[in-house]
Amino acid sequence: MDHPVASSQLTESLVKRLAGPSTGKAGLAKDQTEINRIIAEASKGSKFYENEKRKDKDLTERIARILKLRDEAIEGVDLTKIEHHVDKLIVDLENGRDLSQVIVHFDMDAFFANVELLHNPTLKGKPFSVGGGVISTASYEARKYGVRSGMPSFIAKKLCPELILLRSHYEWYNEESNKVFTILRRYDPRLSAAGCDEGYLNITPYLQKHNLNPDECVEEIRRTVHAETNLTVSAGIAPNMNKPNGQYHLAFDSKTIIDFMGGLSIRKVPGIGRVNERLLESVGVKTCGDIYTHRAVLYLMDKQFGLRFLLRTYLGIASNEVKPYERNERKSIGAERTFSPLSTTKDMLDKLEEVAAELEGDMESSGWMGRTVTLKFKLDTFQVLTRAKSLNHWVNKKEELFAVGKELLFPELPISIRLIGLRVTKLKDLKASTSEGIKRFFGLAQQATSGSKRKAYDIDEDEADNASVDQEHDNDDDVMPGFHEQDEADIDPSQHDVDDDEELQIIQPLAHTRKRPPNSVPGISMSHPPALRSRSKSAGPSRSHGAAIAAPSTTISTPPETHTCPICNEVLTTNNTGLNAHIDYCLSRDAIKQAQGTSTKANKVLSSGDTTKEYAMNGLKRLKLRPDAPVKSKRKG
DNA sequence: GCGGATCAC
DNA sequence: TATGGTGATCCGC
Repeated sequence: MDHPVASSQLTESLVKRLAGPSTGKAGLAKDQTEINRIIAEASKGSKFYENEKRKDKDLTERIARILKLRDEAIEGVDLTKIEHHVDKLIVDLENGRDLSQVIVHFDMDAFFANVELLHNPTLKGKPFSVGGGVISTASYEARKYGVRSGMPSFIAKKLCPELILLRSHYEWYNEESNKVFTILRRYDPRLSAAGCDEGYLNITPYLQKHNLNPDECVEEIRRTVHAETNLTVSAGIAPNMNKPNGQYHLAFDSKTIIDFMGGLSIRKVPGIGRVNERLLESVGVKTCGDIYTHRAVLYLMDKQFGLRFLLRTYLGIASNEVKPYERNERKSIGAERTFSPLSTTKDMLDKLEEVAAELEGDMESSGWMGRTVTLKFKLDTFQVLTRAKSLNHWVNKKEELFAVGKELLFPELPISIRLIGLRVTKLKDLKASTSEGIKRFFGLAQQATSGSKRKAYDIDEDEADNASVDQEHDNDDDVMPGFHEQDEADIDPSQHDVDDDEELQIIQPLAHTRKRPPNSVPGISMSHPPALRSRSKSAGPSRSHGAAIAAPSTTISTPPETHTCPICNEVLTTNNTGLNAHIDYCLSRDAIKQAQGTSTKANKVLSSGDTTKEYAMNGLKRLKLRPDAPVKSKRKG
């Protein structure tokens, strides 16, 4: 059935991709279907759109391969037995849950837009957006029309003719961002920034010192930020969300967290983007609760879907580690630029040289050199390609970067491109091993010496990731394809004041942490917290993530050993052995009930651990599965 | 090590 | 009137 696709027959996923849900909520000035229609109309026929269609088709084929693989995998297999085994894994993970740390995720509301408001109050109440050709942030009024971050301005204008398009003022955002982070550091000097308007705080020590509970503290933080900057911030404590004005609290217990997670769309989990959402959906997993339901299949397809990551997501367990970004974590540094399609060698070289000059400036000012240079270019068809070369020495000079770039570009020639960029990896830190390194060395030595620094972690497992979500607004996010910026939350003016938005999230605390977390926190993007890249670099508001928390155990150290049975949810005060005994009992009881026809979720026992790996960065394993069907379409020009 | 992909912000 | 930029990770070669 490979009939020409009627132009009107856009797949659901594609439409979603182009517009983003935000299902018709009351209060929207425009109906979502109307919004989708306008966007589809404006996109149709463009190269960008055609490229999206191509990708969508590839994904559909990939899904077909996955389903085939699944069918082969489950054939003749006793899924019940597998479920038992997985349940055992779940118990192990549950035992590792750490509810001792109170971690808060904060996110500035419509950051760029609100900073613009500070500079121009007359914009209040009007639909406006910040950004150039592509919108970084839209005011709440603009969002009512379907305007979203990541959306090209010309489409936004169609959705909202009165839209006021503002240019970005990064200096202003940087300044405000610094103010906010400075305030937040009073509550956790080691906070972890995730961009210029978002981050995580471990307020456990602060709470103890000031004898506050999480809600009081978060309220104080939000109040202080607003008082000192006139900007509003949303925060999530554990599974917290803010309803009317801020805080809603989710109890710090396993059952509550699991129940909460259960209703969340997996798309809300960091690391699960549009592609993984579709892949998981193809095997029946739409919500975090579905992970449990389909655990046997997910187990069999661990290679495609990282079972362990998903189980932790189901349980609502994530990393508990909150620490500042460290210089030595940097892996690459690069620069790229988009322009109207160019095809003459001279034009392209001019752009390449510009990019090389910019990169040299950045490398020099930040003190890095690297041994591998990667050229990136995007064809006028929007297809992105890269070509790399490793050298015997470290480079950071424009001339050399340019030379290597040329060398990589020439063989590709004749091409027509709309973007060109250079990235350097295999870095050498020019500022390391000097005073800074010495300091760090002594710092670590001191820590090690003071041994008891706080036992903090339990066993040492591996990994650390997190999952989080937003709740309440079902889907509001998603914008245009490639850009995802994120609207922090959907606004539903009919419900609350636009001022404090909603948002909420969770983060799952987890017990063991590893020394070096693969990347626990979503993305510690830019270097230091706030720092926006000076120029027209990027940034934009966020996606919701979670932060959250942990049990407020009064005693900071090791909380009494209480565990919640993953089967019956009963809270037990016992050690692992006792817990396992209880679970065995529980499982057998469950089996009986099941035999009697009682529907139950959990099943039985398990045996040992598993060797699932996880996606270091975001969690999900690559759901690849490519028998190899290279982009059939034109292979690079 | 390289190139393609996915993801976050 | 034509859809961003920076950085990271993972997979399969």
